[in-house]
Amino acid sequence: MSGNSDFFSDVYDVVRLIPTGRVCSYGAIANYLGSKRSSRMVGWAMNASHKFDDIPAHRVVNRNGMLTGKHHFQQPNLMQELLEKEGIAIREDIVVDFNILFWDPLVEL
DNA sequence: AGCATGACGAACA
DNA sequence: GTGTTCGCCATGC
Repeated sequence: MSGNSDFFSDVYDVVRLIPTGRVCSYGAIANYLGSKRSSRMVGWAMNASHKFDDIPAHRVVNRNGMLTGKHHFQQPNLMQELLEKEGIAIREDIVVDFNILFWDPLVEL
């Protein structure tokens, strides 16, 4: 990997475009990039996003709105705090009104 | 080369 | 509506 693979860069690019107070899913990003079946690779890309400080990874959850990646943050509760700070309510590690706050790059972009 | 794992998702029972 | 299984694709052992 010479610096960044195009796939990773594309993932970060999309994540950066997620508006404040909105959330997106791994599958939606993968679908937007043309690889609907590569949602796991999106998660893998996010795992490497810790090296960058401009990736709002907390706005990416799974298709159920669950904060599956919370344990990968500096602090397990950081993800929830960041979301609540943006006005997003979290209950039992799940985004309340996920269907309303969901931001689909296929539609919005 | 084969097997296990993972920040997922869809299909199936 | 809940629990289980399979498919994807890259990484690590």
